[in-house]
Amino acid sequence: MARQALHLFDGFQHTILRCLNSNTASLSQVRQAHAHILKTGLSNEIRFNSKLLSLYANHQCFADADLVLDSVPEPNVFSFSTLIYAYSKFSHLNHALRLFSRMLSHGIFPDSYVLPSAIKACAGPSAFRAGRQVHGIASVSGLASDSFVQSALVHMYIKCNHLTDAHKLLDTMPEPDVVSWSALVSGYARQGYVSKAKGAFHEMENLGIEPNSVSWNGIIAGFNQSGRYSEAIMMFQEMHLLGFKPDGTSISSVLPAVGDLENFEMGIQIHGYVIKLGIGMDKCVISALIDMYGKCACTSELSQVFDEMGYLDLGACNALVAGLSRNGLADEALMVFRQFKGQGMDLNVVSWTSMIACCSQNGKDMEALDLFREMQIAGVKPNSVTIPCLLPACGNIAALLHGKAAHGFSLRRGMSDDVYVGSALIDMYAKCGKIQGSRYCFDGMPNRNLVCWNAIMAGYAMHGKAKEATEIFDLMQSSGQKPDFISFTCLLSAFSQSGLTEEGRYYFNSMSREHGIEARVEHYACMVTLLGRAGKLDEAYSMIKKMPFMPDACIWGALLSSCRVYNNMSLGEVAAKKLFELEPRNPGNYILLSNIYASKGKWNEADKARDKMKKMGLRKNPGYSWIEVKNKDVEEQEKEQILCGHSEKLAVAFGLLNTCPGTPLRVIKNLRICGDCHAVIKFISSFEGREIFVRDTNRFHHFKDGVCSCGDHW
DNA sequence: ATAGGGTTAG
Repeated sequence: MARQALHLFDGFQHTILRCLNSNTASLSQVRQAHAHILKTGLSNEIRFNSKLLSLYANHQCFADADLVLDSVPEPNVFSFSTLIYAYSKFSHLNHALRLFSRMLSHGIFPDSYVLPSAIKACAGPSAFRAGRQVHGIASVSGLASDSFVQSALVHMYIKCNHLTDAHKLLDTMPEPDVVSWSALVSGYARQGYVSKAKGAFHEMENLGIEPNSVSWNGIIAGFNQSGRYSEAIMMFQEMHLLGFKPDGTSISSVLPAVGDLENFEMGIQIHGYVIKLGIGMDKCVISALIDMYGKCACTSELSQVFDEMGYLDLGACNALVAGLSRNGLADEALMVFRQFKGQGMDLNVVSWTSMIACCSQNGKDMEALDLFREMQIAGVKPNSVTIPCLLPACGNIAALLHGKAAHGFSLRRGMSDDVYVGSALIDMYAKCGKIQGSRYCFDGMPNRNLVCWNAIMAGYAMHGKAKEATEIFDLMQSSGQKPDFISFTCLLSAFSQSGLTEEGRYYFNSMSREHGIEARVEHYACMVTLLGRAGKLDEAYSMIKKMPFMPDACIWGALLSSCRVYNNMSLGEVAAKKLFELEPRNPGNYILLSNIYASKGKWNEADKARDKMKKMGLRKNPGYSWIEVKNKDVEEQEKEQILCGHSEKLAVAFGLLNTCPGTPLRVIKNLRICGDCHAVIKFISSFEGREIFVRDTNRFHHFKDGVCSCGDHW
């Protein structure tokens, strides 16, 4: 009996040792082994403890690992190094550093094994001071010339964006290696210093070091980073020509460039190559393929790649959602997202963010707000990409409270200095009618890029504040930021809102003369609106005729709207004729023309235009506006019939009457303000000196004392 | 036991 027990015990011990020596031990096996070691008194032996440490660390059970370390009577550098390595491997950088300093305070000297791990823990801009300190410790310990330590230091300087220091260090290295040089190449490349990356690449070659695939991939990534997609593809081809076999990384580095250039032919070729190379199961390659097909608008290939995958990978799922969303398939994207969630997938911040972006870009604003809440309930923390994806949804439906909540969130989480967050906040406040809020955000930004400047100008344009928009434009240039074509679109539309014809003309001409920016169709559309609103309809028309390209529906639409404001029948007919060809299914065009006729008392022609619309099946019961009908020489009863079907927007307008009279501001989402609404709201604003803001898609009407800022006469 | 590269959200 005793012999049997002993035999069993021996067997058990054997298992324990085997478990300790394998790296695949499950967590419960490790815990059993741990219990056994404690029971048998082996826990004082450093080799068992170290093994336990590394097993717990590899399972990321750091609390257990810490306990083991605490129980070691005389920990050596090996005990610490195991845990420090694991902490930096799993990105618990602060813990790794804390442990390193604890080791030093135990009087344990670092060796060339623990230093690289400690240095790796400093590989991030925020830990650069600590990195310098560890570098100092390495020098004091006489280990600064160790090749592993030097490689780690090079890597640390690169990750801290101190590329020059890294380069200097590499130049002094007695045994430079391909790994460190490749790291420098891709370090330069990721920062967009493509020529420096190429320089380092050649320097490496001159040192007699053969570049490997990592070096090549670094260069490709660099071109992508700086938006130089064709060059990225050229490097890929050159690599191929020189006999380097591209690996999964090369493929996933080059595919985004192929997608951004929408080069479908090349995408197909690379897909074939992937299959030939036998790397079609690499999850990054699959994600990159899905993304590429999505960018090339090949939705069937996209789903095919996903379906053939045979297993669920989060990156691929996210790429699928993004691909569907990019191609306007918002409902499908939502469906697969819900499916993934139902299947218990561990959706990450990218998954949620891309779904929110999909909703806010496809008119599902309420859904976007719901998803934001849902993601937080699911325990996923929104980041500085999530906020700029969410904010447009708040702006679209003028959900100021939600927008403010997101603003507060970004302040608390320290992401308000991000240029994307800032630009999105500026846009959100402007769309919610709070242009002062936009300006407040703008003024508080520590760094601004072109998008920020354009966002605040677009805000002022939306609010018809041309003076402020011009001030920003001047400020922008004196701060050294060059305007682009969007800056001019914002500026010109601000002038057209304010009727500043001369200023508009001046800036339109200065665009190509002083800034080297050729006028695009949207600039001409702004000019046509500008001239049209000012009543200079013939000039607007001659501008259209002088345009260096075919005028599109926006141009003719701008002219027709102006013709309606001034009831210019002959030009209105010209514009309408073009529009009926360009966009036959836009009911607004028929109504505008019909109203021009009605204003001239030509009720026959007016009815004809409306019949044409009805025949297209566009509106069942289009009524006339009260502005026209009130002057028609018919019985009151018939007037009522003519007006029938034109009540929806009026109801909204009259709804304003039911709001509390003290309320100074109302914002109605995306209401196309027709003449009747305009007249009614103007009338309401004359009571009690009320101020009313209404957003008409992308411009505001500011009503006060019976006058509207837009100057239209209704 | 120590060192490098890729995909997906603005």
